[in-house]
Parts: sequence; structure tokens; C-alpha cells
Amino acid sequence: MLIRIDPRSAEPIFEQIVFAVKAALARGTAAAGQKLPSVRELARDLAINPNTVVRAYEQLERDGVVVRRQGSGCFLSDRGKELGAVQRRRELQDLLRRAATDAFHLGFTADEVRAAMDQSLEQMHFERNEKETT
Amino acid sequence: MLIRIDPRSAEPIFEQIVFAVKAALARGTAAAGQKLPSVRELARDLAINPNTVVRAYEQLERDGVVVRRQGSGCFLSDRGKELGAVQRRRELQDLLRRAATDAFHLGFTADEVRAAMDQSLEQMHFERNEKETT
Amino acid sequence: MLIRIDPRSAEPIFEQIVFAVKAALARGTAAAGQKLPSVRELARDLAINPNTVVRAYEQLERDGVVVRRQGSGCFLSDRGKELGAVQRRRELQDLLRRAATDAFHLGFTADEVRAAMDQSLEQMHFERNEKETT
Amino acid sequence: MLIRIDPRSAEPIFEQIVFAVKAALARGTAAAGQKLPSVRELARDLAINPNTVVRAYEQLERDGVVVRRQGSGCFLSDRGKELGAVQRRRELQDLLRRAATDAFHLGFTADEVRAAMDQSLEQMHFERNEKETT
DNA sequence: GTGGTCTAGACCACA
DNA sequence: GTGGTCTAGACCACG
Repeated sequence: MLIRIDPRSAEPIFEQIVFAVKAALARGTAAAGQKLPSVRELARDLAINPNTVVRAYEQLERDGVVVRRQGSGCFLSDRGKELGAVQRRRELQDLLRRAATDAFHLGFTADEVRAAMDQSLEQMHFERNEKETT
Repeated sequence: MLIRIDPRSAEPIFEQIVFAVKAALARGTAAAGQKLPSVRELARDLAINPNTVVRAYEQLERDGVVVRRQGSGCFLSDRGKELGAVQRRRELQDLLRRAATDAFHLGFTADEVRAAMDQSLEQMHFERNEKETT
Repeated sequence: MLIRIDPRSAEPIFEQIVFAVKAALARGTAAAGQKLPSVRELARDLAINPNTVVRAYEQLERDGVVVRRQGSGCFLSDRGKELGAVQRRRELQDLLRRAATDAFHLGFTADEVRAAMDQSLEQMHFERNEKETT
Repeated sequence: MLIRIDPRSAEPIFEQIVFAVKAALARGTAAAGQKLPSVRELARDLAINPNTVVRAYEQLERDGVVVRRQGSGCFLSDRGKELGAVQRRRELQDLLRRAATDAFHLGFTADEVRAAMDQSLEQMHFERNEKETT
């Protein structure tokens, strides 16, 4: 599983890791039961402190996405896939509900939000293609 | 100008105030030149630390939305309305760009995001009507 | 709220803190909304590392027992009391179910377990009285 | 002797094995002098690391429950049965003492604990019958 | 003052 | 080798 972070982002590193793992699960890039990189390995690869990885894995375990087994490693939970399908949908709705609420508070109409979202999505699309061709 | 906050929200209180003021301006609820509540008054009303209000007003001044005049108070900037129009648009795009990015990371397609956003917008609409009738 | 730990116990310190807070809530010693000691304060009082307290508070927040507010402190959740009543019962049943299972695996009958439990409870009773008079 | 483990349990695998062997002895399922599965055999059957089995057998030897003879295998100690009777009682008391302590910390009275224990024991009884009919 | 995050490095238990 | 826990100390954001 490929995990990348942006150390300069305002988002905490451990949250970036959590999100990356959940996203891989949601996209089907990762399968249930799969072993995640060990704490030390991922810490070395990302050039961060092992404790930061531990924190991310703790959160993932809390969220039911992984199970940690002392001495053997950290594995994507069996429930992960189901969780992935359900939670993924929930997270999307949460995400958009928050965005819609904020947009309304700024005084925009639903149509204006839709138009602006279309614009954003098209930009994302380009970025995505760029990534794929790279 | 009515300013409400949610102390339990993850969003910092001072940011909630900043957003509330900008939103009032964007919606036309507040007019340029209007006086904002004094630091002490707002702090008392919201039952929060005066320093928090100060911080919000500082941020609003940095954003060009208000001017603070020593001894007289904090007023919505004349430039505020125009700034409001520009910034408001920028904030909307930022908002939606972030939402779109997160949705993509979760593996959703542009169409799925559009559909889910439509759903969110419709829910907002209902809520809005409820508020208006209240 | 009085929180005591045993540094020599096999149980991790942060878990002892978590249990102590939940127990205080369950016993009614602590009320909803009450402020817990600050991270630094409790760390100083217990002569442990602040990070260990942070960890305990994180777990308590996950469990819905407390809310942490940046800059103001850590408070017993409003839901805490209800949780306290419900969870307290659940934890008791879990506790005893595990004990009963283990006892059965050791080949004891229900009556033997009851008798041995009575014995343990009487011993506890004495200890309790000792504490109260102290 | 049938030994089963739950790899997802919080209890270390080697402890589960230790407990399973002791329990079999306590219940009379296993007789003194009986040969335990070889390290490799048990490791294969349980799909675990041989080192884990070694560790369990070491602990059992320390506890005087088994004797390991170089080249021939691991056998239930002659003293095992007597030890079983004594240790079995001690383990039960330890078990219940811990449960009673935790229950007190949760603020329950002795009578409440007794009542809840009765409930747990009855549930265990049902489960047991179900197992026997299976 | 408060909590939030991160680093560095230690020691232990488990497989 | 793996994860689990703890210490020490830093810097930041929030109230």
C-alpha cells in the first residue's frame, strides 16, 4: 500500500496517514487482511517519528479499520471492507453537507453552489489525468 | 448583527466569529459602516474569553472586513462589501475544491459527487425553510 | 476529582486513569460538565509524564466520557452521565461474564463460583471499610 | 487434547495455550503423563509461530504443570494433577477477586454483583448446554 | 493558562 | 522482527 504525506500541510501528519489508509480501502486499492507497513518501516519511509505512525495506527484501530497484533503487525480489518463501503458513503455525505452549509452561510444559492462545484470537479479531473499520465 | 457560536464544535471559536461576520456581510444582513458589538459585550453574550473576541476582530481587520478605531469600536469596512463579493467567491471555491479533493481521495467519481451534493443541497433547502418558518 | 494510580501495577498508567475517571462518573462522585485536572496539573500530581495523561484523556474522549476544548480544558461530557449509567452496567456484565467463562473453563460449577465470589466480596467489604475509616 | 485459540483476542496467544492446558487438566479432560502435541505440530495446527508454542510450554514447565524431556516431547507432570487442584483453586480466587474489585470501583454493591453474577452464570449454563447438544 | 502535535529515544512483551 | 508503553522536551494554536 502506497502512503504519501505532505509534511507542510496544515493537516496533522497522523491524520494524513489515517485518511490515506481509509482512502486506499475505499478505492479498493487495499484488500481486507492485508498487512500494513510496520511502524518502524513506515516511519523510515516517510521520514517521520515512529510515534506519529503509532498514533495513526491507533486511530485506525479505534475506527475499526485495522487490527494491531503485538509481534506480528498491523492488518486491515475484516470488517474494514464493509466499513469501507458504509463509512465511505457517510464520509462523503458529511463532507458535502458541511460544504453546502458553509456555502449557504455565505449566501449562495443551491444553483450557484452546483455551478461552482462543477467547476471544482473539472479542475480535479484535470489534476487527476495529469497524475495518471505522470 | 446576530452572532452565534457552538462551543462544542471542533472549529475554533474565534474562527466561528470571523465566519459569522463575513457571512452576515455576504448575505447582506449587515451593511458597511455598521458597528460591531464591543469586545466585552460580545464576550459576555457568548460567554467566552474576551481575548477570543479580540482575536476574531484582529483577523477580520487583517482580512479587510472591519476597521477598529481606538476608543470608538469595530466597524464593518467600507471596502467590506466589495471585498465581501470577491472573498466570498474565493471562499466558496476553496470550500468546494477541498470537498471535491477529499471526495476523489475516497474514490468517488465526479458524477457521484454531483449526485451526493444535490442531495445535500436539497436537505439544506428543507432545513432553511424550517428556519424561515420558525 | 480524586485520581490515584499504582505505578507498579501491570495495568498501564493511562488505563488506570481512564478507569478511575469512568469509575468516579459511575459512582456519582463526579458530575457532568465538571472540569478535570489539566494535563500538566495531573501529570505533576501523579508524578508522571504529561503525554501519559494526554493519552488517557484521548481515550476518554474517544469513549465519549469527556470533551477536550483547546485552551479551556477537559470536561466531563454531558452524555457522560447517561453513558455512565448504561456503560457501567455493561462493563459489570462484561466483567462477570469473562470471570464466569474462565471459571467454567477451570471446571468449576456455578455453585462453586457463587461460593467463591461470596468469599471475595466479603474480603472486598473489609478492604472497603478500611478505606472509608482512613 | 484439544487446544483452540482466538488470534484476535487481546490475550496473548501463548497465555491462551497455557490456560487451555491448565483448564483441560482441571476439568479432567487430560490425565497426568499424557503427551502434549509437539511444538511444530501444534504450531502448524494453530497456524502460529513455533516460538509462541515454545513460550507456552516454558511457562507451563515453570508452573510445574508439564515436564519437557529432550528429544521425546512435553508431558503433563505427575505433580500436575495435585498442582492442578491447588492452582485451580488459587486461579479461581484470583479471577473473582479481580472481578469483585473492578465491580466495586464501578460503584456496585456486593448484592448487585451477586445478582449480576447469577445472571452471567445462568447465561453460561445455557451456552454450555448449547455446546453439548452440538 | 489550556490542549494538539511532533520528535527522540528508551524499555518491555510478543511472535 | 513486531507492537505497547512511557519519558523528556519541544513548538504551536487557542482562550
